[in-house]
Amino acid sequence: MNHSYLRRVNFMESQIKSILQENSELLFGIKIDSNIIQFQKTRKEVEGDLTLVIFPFVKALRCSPDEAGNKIGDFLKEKLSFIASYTVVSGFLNFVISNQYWISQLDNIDNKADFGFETPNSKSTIMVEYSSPNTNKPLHLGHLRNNFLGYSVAEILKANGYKVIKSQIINDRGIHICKSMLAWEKFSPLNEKGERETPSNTGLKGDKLVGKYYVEFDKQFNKEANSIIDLWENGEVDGFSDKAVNEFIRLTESKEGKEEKALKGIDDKIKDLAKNETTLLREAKDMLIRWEARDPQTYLLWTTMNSWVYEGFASTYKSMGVDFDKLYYESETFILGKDIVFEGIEKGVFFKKEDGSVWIDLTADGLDEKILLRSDGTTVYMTQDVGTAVDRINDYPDLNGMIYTVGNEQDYHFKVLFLILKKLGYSWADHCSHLSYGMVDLPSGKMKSREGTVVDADDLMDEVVQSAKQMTQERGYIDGMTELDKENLFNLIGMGGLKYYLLKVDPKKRMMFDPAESIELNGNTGPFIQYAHARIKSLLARGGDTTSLKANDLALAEKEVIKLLAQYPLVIAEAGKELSPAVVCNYIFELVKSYNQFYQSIPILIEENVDLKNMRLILSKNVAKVISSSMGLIGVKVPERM
RNA sequence: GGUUCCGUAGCUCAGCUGGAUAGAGCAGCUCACUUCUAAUGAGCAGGUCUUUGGUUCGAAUCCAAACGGGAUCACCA
Repeated sequence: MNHSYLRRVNFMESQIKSILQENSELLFGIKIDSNIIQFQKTRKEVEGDLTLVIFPFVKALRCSPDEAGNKIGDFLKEKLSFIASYTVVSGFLNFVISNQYWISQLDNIDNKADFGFETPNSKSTIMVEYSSPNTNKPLHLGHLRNNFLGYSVAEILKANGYKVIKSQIINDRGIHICKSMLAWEKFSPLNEKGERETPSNTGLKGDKLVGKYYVEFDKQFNKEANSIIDLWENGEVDGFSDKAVNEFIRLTESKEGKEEKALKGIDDKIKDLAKNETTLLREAKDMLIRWEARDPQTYLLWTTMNSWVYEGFASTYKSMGVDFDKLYYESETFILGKDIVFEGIEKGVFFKKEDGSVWIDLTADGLDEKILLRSDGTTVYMTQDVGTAVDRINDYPDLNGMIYTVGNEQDYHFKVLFLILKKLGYSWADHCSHLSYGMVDLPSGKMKSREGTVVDADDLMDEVVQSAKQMTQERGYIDGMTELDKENLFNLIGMGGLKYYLLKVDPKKRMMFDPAESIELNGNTGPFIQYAHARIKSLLARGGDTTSLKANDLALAEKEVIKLLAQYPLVIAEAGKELSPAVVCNYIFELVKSYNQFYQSIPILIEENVDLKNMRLILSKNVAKVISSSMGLIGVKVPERM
């Protein structure tokens, strides 16, 4: 167990460090460099609470590790009251910290309601962007990781004292939206009243309905492209652009003698060629141009279909338990992006090609040329992101950081975005960062929306809550609860399990999502932790005094729990620095395991010594407090009973 | 191919400012509920930390190369 937060400097370490430095000439005859003072957690098998590594001193002191250890140990024991004793074992100086010190730590923790948190809003303002969905597809498993991660990072930063603005940029425009709109117009069946499908006449959730037509577009699109390829292969090339046909002929000829893998690449290029020649794509592009020109009919269709999607998303966000302080819509920021591009051309940051498209040359920075405006004048993703960023700074001039929670497949995009912002002369570009997270894999392989192997967010959430319901009814202590309380409990357990499952892995790593394991309730899971909390609450409800801390003796298991509790502020700091809820998850798990060992081996209510009993109750109470607080940081609530 | 991320137990993951015998959970095998919630705890078994070199008193951790995997390199978002 060597988590970095356990090695972050705490009170004891900083005391020892400064005393050693102050007295280094006296002790060692020379001035010592502070970085040779290295601490680590004491190994389980060795007695002690804190270990100083002696090896670095040996070189400077020119004596044996044991000699050096004893010399330093004697000196520190004399100077510092919290050191009860020490041992030197093969180059490691292990300090035993007095029980009195640990009990006073527990007392400190007990006296702070918001233990571990910095003063709210005592630091600068940071915007955390997350979720940021497309309005043409329902949310899926990948979005769950994104939302839970973004929400949690925002909470962690708040706990670190930052003022946080949770935001999302809604990708409500672009060619992809036109695809859904077009498909709905062309392919939706009419009901007996002559209406096309709507959420109200089909009972479908709005985002699901729109998503259905996005898929339908893709299906028809591919069909048309394939039939064009068939035509080309039969030499029927009338009505197609010469450029495409010539390229097709060239590609077809180049297939001669190629390997299977190369052949597939060529076929893909041919497919792209054919797709560009489809009437469907042409119609979609026309629609985008009409949309940018604010054509009333197109706009009405767009607002109607978007409102369906927002209604659907709102219900999904509610289930997820996430929220936002400020929404941005690309349909509103892309114009600003366009203006900035024009300004950039004048500044010489961007340049125009003969066909009218606008680019930036980043080859000098080791990147590529990147497009910012298409030759038809419409904007691309990058243009919109530039506009959105500037818009945010206009809204919040004191913003001292923008965190973009977006998957790691966009690492390159954000590298380019931040560089462009910098080249445009925005000094705040240095405070932008990409919270990049890995893809979520399924045991069956990668999720692909076109192949229908996506795990839908709503379905998954329903499933985990159902599973929690079943388990809780089987083994829970829910007699006498109202139906509403029961529903809340099932929801809390199911969602807690899901959130914890997705957040316990280091965000930047690709992770495996095993549906069976995600509803598992034993081991390193959310419900395991929630259970510990419920058990403590039940214990406390049975009475006992939790106000007077008089004990002066500690068992090993008790001391271990206090040690972990004392680490909580460092954990919050570490998680904030790393933007990693996983740091919090790992900590909670350690804490709960440690508490369970204590709970299982030491009697509490049955204890006859009142001082001991009270101390154990206070210890338990504060474990529950930290569980509740830390689970809150990952967006998980904890129950009183379960 | 260029860039970039990753490779730790059968599986999923911790550990990485270099430090003692590399840790959990799951799965497998043993135990412990007339005691405070057993959704628990105790234990057994399971490892050439991908490989090779380098730096160092000391490397899972730092450096280099190789091998294996992912992402990305669009007038898509």
